[in-house]
Amino acid sequence: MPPTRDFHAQVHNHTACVYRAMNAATVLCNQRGLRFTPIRQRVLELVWASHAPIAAYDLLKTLRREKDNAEAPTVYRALDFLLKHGIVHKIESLNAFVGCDHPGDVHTSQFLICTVCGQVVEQENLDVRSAIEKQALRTGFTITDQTIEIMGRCSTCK
Amino acid sequence: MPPTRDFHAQVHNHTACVYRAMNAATVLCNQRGLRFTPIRQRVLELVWASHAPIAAYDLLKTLRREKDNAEAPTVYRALDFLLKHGIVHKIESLNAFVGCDHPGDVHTSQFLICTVCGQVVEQENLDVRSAIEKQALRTGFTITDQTIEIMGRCSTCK
DNA sequence: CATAATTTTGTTATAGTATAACATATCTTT
DNA sequence: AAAGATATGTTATACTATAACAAAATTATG
Repeated sequence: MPPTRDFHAQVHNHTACVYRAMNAATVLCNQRGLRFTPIRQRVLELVWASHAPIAAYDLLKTLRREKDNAEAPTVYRALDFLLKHGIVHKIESLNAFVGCDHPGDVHTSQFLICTVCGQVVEQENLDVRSAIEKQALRTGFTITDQTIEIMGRCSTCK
Repeated sequence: MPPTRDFHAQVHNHTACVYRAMNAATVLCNQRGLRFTPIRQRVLELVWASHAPIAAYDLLKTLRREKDNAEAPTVYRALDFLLKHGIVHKIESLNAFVGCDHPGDVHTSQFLICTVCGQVVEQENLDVRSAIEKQALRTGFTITDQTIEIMGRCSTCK
């Protein structure tokens, strides 16, 4: 199964999504000698609870049910780790986090965010990318990072 | 002087930028029958203190020097008004606000943000726009809003 | 022009997002 | 086994944003 480039049906075999994501993260951490600790694993699983972005304090709320001494830094540190290695992404316009289903790849992603069902899809369109790069070049601007978040309605929710 | 599509020199006649922005906002509010109250005017001036985005509480800090009963809602309400009518923009990845120098126009802007000098330039590139629209269409997605923020270094700071 | 309706501002409180700082524990290397 | 590095625990606090209700100012209406 390739990376998700389209919205999921409301009902789908989500266990497979989580499994695939956890696996990809495990492989990536092994390859890079990173410590994929229980907390980091658990936070990633919680991020993958759905295809909708989740806020840090919502993660914390859930985490606390199974780990009573969990505090904000617990979850933010895990998120920082996952973000740093491209295992999750932050949706800036929502202050929320979503799993990446192809960590390790080069990333200049665009996020399509359905404001009805909340689902997010991560896409990597080369035309978008090159149009932005061309425009930056024209301005003499060197890109280091991009935030591209497109809000709207997915085909199901239209 | 057309809308700014390029970074400003560190030193430039910024008074002219502010003047132009205040003027454009005044015209727009008159045309639309909006109440461009003293608070809203002042907040807009403060946003235009530079071409770098400014945080709401930094605006508040300044506002308080001249208006001792200013509180968070004072500045957020003014910002909400200015945002709603496209007179300022929010940079989501910075939680900060920047003036728009061509309010009233259609907006599908991209922001180039220099992480060294802090300046932001708002651009409207049609290739970027159409590439995104095409990709959305392909996914059956209807766009309502966009956040496109490109971080990097401007030609001066490179 | 008086008063009703609407909009804006004042004010207090609180919700939501994120990090600093330092102590302790765990893991890795030597 | 000790030293060094990394991760987690813990407390406190900074930063971002909005809810809710009262008062004032503006605009619309009879």
